[in-house]
Amino acid sequence: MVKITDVARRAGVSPSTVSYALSGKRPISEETRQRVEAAVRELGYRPHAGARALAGRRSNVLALVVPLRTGIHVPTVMGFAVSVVTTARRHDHDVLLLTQEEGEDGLHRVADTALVDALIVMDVQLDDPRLPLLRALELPSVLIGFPADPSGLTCVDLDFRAAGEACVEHLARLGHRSVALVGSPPEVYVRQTAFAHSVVQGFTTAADRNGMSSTVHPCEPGTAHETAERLLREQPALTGVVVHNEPLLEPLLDAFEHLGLRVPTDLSLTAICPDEVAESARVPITSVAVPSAEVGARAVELLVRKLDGAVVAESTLLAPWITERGSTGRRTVV
Amino acid sequence: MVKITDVARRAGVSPSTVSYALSGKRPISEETRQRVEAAVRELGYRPHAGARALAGRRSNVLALVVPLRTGIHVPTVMGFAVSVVTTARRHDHDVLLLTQEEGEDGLHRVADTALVDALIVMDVQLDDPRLPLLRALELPSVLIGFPADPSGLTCVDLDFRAAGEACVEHLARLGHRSVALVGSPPEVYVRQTAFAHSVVQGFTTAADRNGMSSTVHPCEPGTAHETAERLLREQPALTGVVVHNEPLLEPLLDAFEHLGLRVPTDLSLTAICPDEVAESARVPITSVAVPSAEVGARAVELLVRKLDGAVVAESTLLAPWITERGSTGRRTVV
DNA sequence: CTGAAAGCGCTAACAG
DNA sequence: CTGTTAGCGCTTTCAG
Repeated sequence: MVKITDVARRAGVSPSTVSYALSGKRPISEETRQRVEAAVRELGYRPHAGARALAGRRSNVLALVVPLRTGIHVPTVMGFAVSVVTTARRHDHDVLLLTQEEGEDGLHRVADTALVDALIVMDVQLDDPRLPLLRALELPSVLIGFPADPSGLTCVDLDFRAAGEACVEHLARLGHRSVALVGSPPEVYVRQTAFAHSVVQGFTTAADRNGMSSTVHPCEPGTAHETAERLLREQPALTGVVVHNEPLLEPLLDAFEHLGLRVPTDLSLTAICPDEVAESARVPITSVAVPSAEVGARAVELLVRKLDGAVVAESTLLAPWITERGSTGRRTVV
Repeated sequence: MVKITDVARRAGVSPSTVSYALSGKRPISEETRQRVEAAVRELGYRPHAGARALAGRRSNVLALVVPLRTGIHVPTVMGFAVSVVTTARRHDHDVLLLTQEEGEDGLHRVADTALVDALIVMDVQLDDPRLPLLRALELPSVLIGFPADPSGLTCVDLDFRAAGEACVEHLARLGHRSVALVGSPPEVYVRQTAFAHSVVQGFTTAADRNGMSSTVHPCEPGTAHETAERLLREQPALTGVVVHNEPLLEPLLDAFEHLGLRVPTDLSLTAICPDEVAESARVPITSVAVPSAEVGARAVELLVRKLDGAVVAESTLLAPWITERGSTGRRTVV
């Protein structure tokens, strides 16, 4: 293994000069830097991560806690994770993967052992049991999603409330008067997942504001047909549907058409989902994007700034962006 | 921060005794161990990861390289990753997440900096550019999937060749004489992904052996309808289909029924996919399971044994297991 | 069975 | 602008 003293000897300088030349933490003459860099290159020097963490009190590793629960859309989680890793690398950090399952102990462990410098926590619940710990820990952290009380924390997410509203407003502008929300599976609401609640709130608020009749339906996967039937039975005047449930999107489209309703002629469909999902549906879906890549990047950037000692906003809500595709149209009065 | 000297003082022993009491690397009197353990508990001591890595020349971290390419089934990758993390934790290791994108440089970096002790590499191609590096590196590694030449490496995976055969044999036993394979998207074959090739081989071999007529069709996502039509056009006697393409499974089922073919009455459908996918389809699918959880666990266990200095098998092929569900039946001679 | 002491490789005062 | 030096917290000889 080539170490810093090897580089120092080769460049004809002291180890600290090598260290400083590489970190840039103090001015180095152009000529010396050249020599150091050449030595580094020639020897293929890479600082030992453990030694660096010990002496520098920084591991340059972030922990990412991913959810394992049912009812969450796996590709979205994965897209998020990839964006976190990619962005972290751009800031010279690596990412340690933790599962939700490890719970608070896991957070404690990686924090106390100084394995990581900071934490990113996904799938936050309104009353998340990890919040006290996150507030108490000396490590900076960023949450993806908003708990009921975000004070003293740093949270980032799509503004799901506004996303729910945006879908309804879009339908309202098209003349629809009766709308339904097909939501995440019931367990997601039961465990108080923050974003699911926000969507319902936004949806309901906007519907009320526009004097529309509205209903909300948490839905299990695989229940597209029953759901479609139930919606039409309970709400015969229904012409607008907002889907916040990725796996159900296509099946629902099929189910409605099976029941004789054409999209968008008879029924307008909007979704809150990743763009790829909306684009690749049989009928491209007008949707508010769930921008996992951007959320992931933001989370890392906030964390890096906190590590640099900066004070960052407690909450970062990304404004929803609706893209019109083929699934929504003017209400045709029959 | 509480350190080993604090624990030592509290327990009235030397630091080295604390270290040994915790690692079990040399005999400690029952009484001393008790005192050390009590002190550890009372002070909430956790060894500093960096210091431990530096002195012990082991970081207790494994790197997991996940694929980002198109054409791979994201939930499968995620299931695999989760299983790796879970198993690694059971062996007192953590997992660092790397993306394929980082390529060989990434592997070099985490290896040279001693950030990780070992590597797990997914999505191996027949002629994977990372193989020379993996063979040369002093770090142990395990590949998920088999390259063309696995010598000098440790590889684990479902025996996809046997899986392809198992599907065909199952159809053969049911009297089918004309079968088709709906495979992964073309790009997966183009970049020589090992498992995709193995399935084709097994499929073809078994079909030939049984004197069946057979065709192979790499398929893009979203092309279920065209694919179904093409299959029937090119192979009018077709009664058995093997699907090795998760996202296309349900749509294909729909497409065939749209074309007037009932499953399994007119057409038998088998798949190679995770059990959850096969179970949750509208018609539960007879399938060979892609056991990502087991593959992940095996990979970690092999790696841990290699880290312990054991010599392990170069290849671990998990035998396919076919589960009969509702999608296959006897060929009905018309 | 236990302790003392020498590092592991790097960073960051401190001193010039 | 650069070098010397004292640790960072732990593991592991070497001694007893």
